[in-house]
Amino acid sequence: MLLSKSCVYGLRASVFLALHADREYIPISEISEKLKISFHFLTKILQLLTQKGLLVSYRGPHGGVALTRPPKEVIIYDVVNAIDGDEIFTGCILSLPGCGNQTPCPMHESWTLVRNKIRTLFLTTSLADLAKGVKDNNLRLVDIEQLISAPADKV
Amino acid sequence: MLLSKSCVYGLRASVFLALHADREYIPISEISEKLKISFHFLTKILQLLTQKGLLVSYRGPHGGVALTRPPKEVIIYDVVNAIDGDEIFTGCILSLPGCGNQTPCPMHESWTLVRNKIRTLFLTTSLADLAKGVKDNNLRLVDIEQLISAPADKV
DNA sequence: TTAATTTAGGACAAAAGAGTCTTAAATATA
DNA sequence: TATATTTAAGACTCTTTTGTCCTAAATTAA
Repeated sequence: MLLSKSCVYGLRASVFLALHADREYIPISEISEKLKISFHFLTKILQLLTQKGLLVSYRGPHGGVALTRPPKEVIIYDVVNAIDGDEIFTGCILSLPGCGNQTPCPMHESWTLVRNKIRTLFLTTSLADLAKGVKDNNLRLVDIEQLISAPADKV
Repeated sequence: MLLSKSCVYGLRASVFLALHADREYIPISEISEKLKISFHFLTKILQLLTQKGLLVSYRGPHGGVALTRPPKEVIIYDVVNAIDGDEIFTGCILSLPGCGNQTPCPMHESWTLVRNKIRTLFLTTSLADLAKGVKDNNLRLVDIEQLISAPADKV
């Protein structure tokens, strides 16, 4: 997988928070139920995003997590970078340490071009962009199977 | 990592075989020594490539492995597909099963564009292309650290 | 025929990723 | 104050990936 499962869950949850940016704090239990992600696992991931400053959290009744900044200002590059690091945006496709312009691997030049397309996409896509897709065109954040079994809960 | 370690090792070994396509069979021990890849691990990976038909193998003295087809005719898409499958060339970036034109995720459209750049790169790059880079421009297949410690063995 | 070389195949171990669970701390409210 | 709610933190388990090792089978050559 290009992105780890943790990263995918973190991204989906971030978009969910963007969809509910008007509300105060959202309990992780609600996110995990709506997105069908294990509560405890998601908790760990969102704790990481909180530590990295992307989310703020609040304990106790009416507590939960929320985006630190408005969804328009959060690029998905930051979410991915916080969870998976920047290897996919900067790394050598043959995983050769020290691959660069000085000592390139045989795919260095062509891969750099493609890699920059990936990087640009993540740098220019905000949580608001993805949330808009979900709202305007009914795009989905959960497994199609789960949509079929409970269409009313579509997120 | 975009590609698994197995896949990276399989690719590096395939380029090595392309570099020595004039010879008969190359023992896996030689590849593992030159590329500094664990012999036993590499053996398993190359067995897989043999099973998939990309390599032919021969047991006994003067045995080893060799490319089934000339390096010019082997695209690296096939090597990656044999080891890691086609998920990176076809999969949803949010790993949502059933993501497609009918039921897209919010990144479906933009990711498909970028993913096709990746796909095209791997479809249009042959082992001969990579081997040429290694030969003509002295590009490398091994870790820079190992090059420094043994520059004469550069591959 | 015997010995050496080499891949095939599978058991096994270590490390990393994914997922579960329990307890502690903070907070709100009755 | 007492209780319920919620995140924080860390131990723990399960699975997958990565890596090691051993034995069998095929082949060559002495």
